[in-house]
Amino acid sequence: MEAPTTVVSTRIADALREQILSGAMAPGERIRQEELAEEFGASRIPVREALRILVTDGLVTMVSNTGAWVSSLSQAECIEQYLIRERIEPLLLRESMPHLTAANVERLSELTAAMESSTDVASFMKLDREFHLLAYSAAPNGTLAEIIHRLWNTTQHYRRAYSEMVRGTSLDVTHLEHRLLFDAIVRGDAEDAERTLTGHIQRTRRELEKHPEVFEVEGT
Amino acid sequence: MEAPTTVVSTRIADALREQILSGAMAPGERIRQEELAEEFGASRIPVREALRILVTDGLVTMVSNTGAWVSSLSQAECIEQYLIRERIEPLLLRESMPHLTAANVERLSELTAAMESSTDVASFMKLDREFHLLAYSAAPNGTLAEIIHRLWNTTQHYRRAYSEMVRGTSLDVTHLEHRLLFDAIVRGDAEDAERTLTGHIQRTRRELEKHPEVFEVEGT
DNA sequence: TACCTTAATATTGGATACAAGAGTCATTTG
DNA sequence: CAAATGACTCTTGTATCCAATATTAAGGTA
Repeated sequence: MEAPTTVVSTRIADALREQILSGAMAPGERIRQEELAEEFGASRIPVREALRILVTDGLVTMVSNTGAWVSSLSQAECIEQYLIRERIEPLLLRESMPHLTAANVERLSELTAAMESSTDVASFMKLDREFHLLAYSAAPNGTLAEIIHRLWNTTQHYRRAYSEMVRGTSLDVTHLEHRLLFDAIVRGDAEDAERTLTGHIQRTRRELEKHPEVFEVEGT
Repeated sequence: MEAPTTVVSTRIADALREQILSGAMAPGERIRQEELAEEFGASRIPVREALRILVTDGLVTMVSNTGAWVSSLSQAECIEQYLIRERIEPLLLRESMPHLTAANVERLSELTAAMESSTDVASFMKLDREFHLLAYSAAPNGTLAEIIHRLWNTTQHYRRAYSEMVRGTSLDVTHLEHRLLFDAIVRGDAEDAERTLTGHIQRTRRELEKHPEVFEVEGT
């Protein structure tokens, strides 16, 4: 689906990004350049460039002369990022709504249904992510979209950890919020959509605040 | 004053950042790796790393197999960034205020005075930037601070272009807003500070909206 | 034993050299 | 004359090699 970039560093960055987002690489994990180089059959140069790309994405942290790690967040940092999202994500949604196509809305509808019947954490997360990002995708706001994508990326691991922790618990409230959000989008009611989304992010943040265990284990 | 990093790529990035922020390099300007390498007496490797660092800062745009340019914004993009700032900068200020030291406040006071008596654009911009960023600097919010610093950086050139365009025009309103902001900070009135800052950014945005000329000339 | 010093090792940073892709411009062809 | 083709040039991308820094382990000293 994606253009098979001829540029090795980009390919490595894409692969690594996927590994981090999927959970195959955990926050705090050390990344050794030579290991990666060997894994991808390349030299360390494109690996280093790939790492820099992922720094831009907020997924990797580099320290001079020391090394690179998969970025990790403390509970406070993660909460902080949710607070930021509360303030700006509704703005992006508002800007996106008028430009959503019928096909977009149809897909959003499918996604809400699919989320409700999804059973495992991995697929729920995939659907949830697609639902939200698709809802924002029609916005002409490039910078805002980038910032929000970054925030989704950096917090992804902790969303997953939380989801796995409360697995089995009912997601009724979440599903309801998604329904309400979807309805507001269909009606083109920006006010309501903004308010609902703010509440949705807020509630999720409060859930995370109740579960410091999610953030244990890892260093910086 | 700064630790004289032994890492060349960082030094190059710092120097380039300074050049871009000071206006010595204009948005849209092409950056050739070899030129820079020669200029800094280094090879292209650290230059490339420096460019990636500046991509993270939002100051440089790179395209595979094509090259790098000093990032430039259209009027719409710049306005967009101001809208983002309106939503999140007050948040950072609120988080910072309780942690500001007496020395910080003293410095803020000096800066408001200095701004009022500054004559040239360059020094006003320096003071204005220090005033704002210092006011936010005590916040424990790393991510938010980073985002806002990026936004200040990417919009800096256009602030300067605007300032130079309206040079001679009275800055009374701006100075008043700074005074009001400073007062709110001294009183520890977060509500008022947030409101005042929001208004300040908003008003600046509207000024930019009135002056599309500021954004002419450059491509992408 | 605890702590500091010092040497060995592992890992990152950078220079040189080469390969590959994109862009340019003259030439050819309809 | 316009458009397409091709070679040439410029610039970026990568591999290999070497240098510098950080980390670890070992040994010695209080």
